[in-house]
Amino acid sequence: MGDRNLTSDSDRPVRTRYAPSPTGPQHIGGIRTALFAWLFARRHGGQFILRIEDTDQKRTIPGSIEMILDAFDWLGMDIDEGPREGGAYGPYVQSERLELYQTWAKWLVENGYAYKCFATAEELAEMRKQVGGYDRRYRDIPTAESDDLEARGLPYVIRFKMPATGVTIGEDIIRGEVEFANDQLQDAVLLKSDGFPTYHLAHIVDDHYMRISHITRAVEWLPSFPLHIQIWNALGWEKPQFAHMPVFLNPNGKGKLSKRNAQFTDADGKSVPVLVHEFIEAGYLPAAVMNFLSNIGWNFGDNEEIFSTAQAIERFDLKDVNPANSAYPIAKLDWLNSQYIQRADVDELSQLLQPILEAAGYTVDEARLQRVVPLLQVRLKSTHDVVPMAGFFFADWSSFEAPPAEILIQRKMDGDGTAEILRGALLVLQALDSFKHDAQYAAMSKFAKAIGYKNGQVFGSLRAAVSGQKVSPPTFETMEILGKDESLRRIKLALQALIGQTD
RNA sequence: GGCCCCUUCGUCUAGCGGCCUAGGAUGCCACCCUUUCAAGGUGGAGACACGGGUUCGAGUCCCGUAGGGGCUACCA
Repeated sequence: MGDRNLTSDSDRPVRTRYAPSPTGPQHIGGIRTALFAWLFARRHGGQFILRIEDTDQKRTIPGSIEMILDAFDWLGMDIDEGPREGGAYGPYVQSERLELYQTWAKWLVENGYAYKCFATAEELAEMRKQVGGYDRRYRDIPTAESDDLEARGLPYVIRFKMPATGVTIGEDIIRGEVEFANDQLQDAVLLKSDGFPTYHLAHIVDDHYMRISHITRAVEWLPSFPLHIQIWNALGWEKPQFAHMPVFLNPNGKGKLSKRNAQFTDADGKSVPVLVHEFIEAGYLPAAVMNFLSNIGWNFGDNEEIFSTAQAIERFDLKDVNPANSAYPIAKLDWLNSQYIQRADVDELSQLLQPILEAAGYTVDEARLQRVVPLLQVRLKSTHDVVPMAGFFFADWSSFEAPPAEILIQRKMDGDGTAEILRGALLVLQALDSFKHDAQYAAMSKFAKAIGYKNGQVFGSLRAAVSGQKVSPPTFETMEILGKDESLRRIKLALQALIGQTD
């Protein structure tokens, strides 16, 4: 029986799916589960399907499908069949398939695998209190009685007749055989009194009709795995293979990561992104997020931490997924993101940064941005860091004001010394034929040595004078981009401000 | 409570009985480099939850305990 675990030798074409409920913004946990299904489909040249499970009308939130699609688009996970893409096995929204579920629910009743249950909500609540669950009181009533109750217009649900004895063994790709005692399970509701199916019925009907070869879903579905197996058996359909995915826990390892975590901050006071739009807003690159997500619960191997989605596709396999849940290692994403920014193409990064600068109120000269970006690449953790680091390049230069003395004057320096440096720098830089940063560096190093200051002291005052900031891209590169006239003008401004304050 | 799953450095992980004196990454610390901030380089501290077995040999297999997670809805 060793071949029961094989995931790639099945003769069925690989078709995986992500089947979220449209209940609002996309949670990163669901996306990770989807990612593994997607990687597996791509690895095997199969199809990845998006199906919307909107059988709970109360929880459905309008606009959710757009949010789901936006998340997939942003991450670059292409969908082969779905509500937007269409496909041969649609519709891909469950509320549009009600008749199908009703047909099969009826079939199960007629064939003795399910029955109508007329218990009221009050009765159910009482039973839960008394015996801990539904007592199967309608399971074996005569058909005539059931028909009579229905004829009298009493609302009912259809429940599955779970075998009362024996065990059900499920084969999970990630953890092998899992055995359940049948008497532990209740007669689950298959069709609700409003005519909508529950997940238990709907997903099986759909996965069958949509030819899904591998069902991937979060571990919280494992307890109902035996129920699903029994339903598949009752229906007599060929079962797909199953993989129950580990989930993310809170960064501290306590409790499952939930949407609510978005409201909280980690130990460093940084808010923890949990919803896909929060990753976008926080300035993470989609490639970094994909790398991050695929490196939890699975790994590329070769001690390689940084790899592309294409590389992951070449190696991914469901059976290599780690069965253990994991704390959400969000700190690693900051590092990965900075690595991706460092390696990014200047044009691409410029296009990403431009709207951020513009949103911050700057007018961006694209040519200038192209020159600034290389200076930024090793300095940005998030694309949003561009604003405090380099916004000054795109501000209105004519209204530039010299920074206050406390920024101009470096450690272990005083106003007079700083003024001396700025005066000297003015003369030295003015005399330069080339305003290239290396020429500036050479001249200013020589000057610093001549007047007996350290490079840091001299360059620091200049940095403050021309950028207005304590922290900035390298000073001489900055001046080169600002140009000689503007740089000298700013140094004069700083000098005036300093003298005005220190005299 | 019952049932199911999980358990290697703080965290993400490698390890599929001897290659492990347990490897990598991140985070942290130190040093180097250095015009700020970073980046980069070098080094350091840091783990097989516990107890029994099985075996010549166990991080790797089995059982138990503990801890963690989940399910126990006419939600998914």
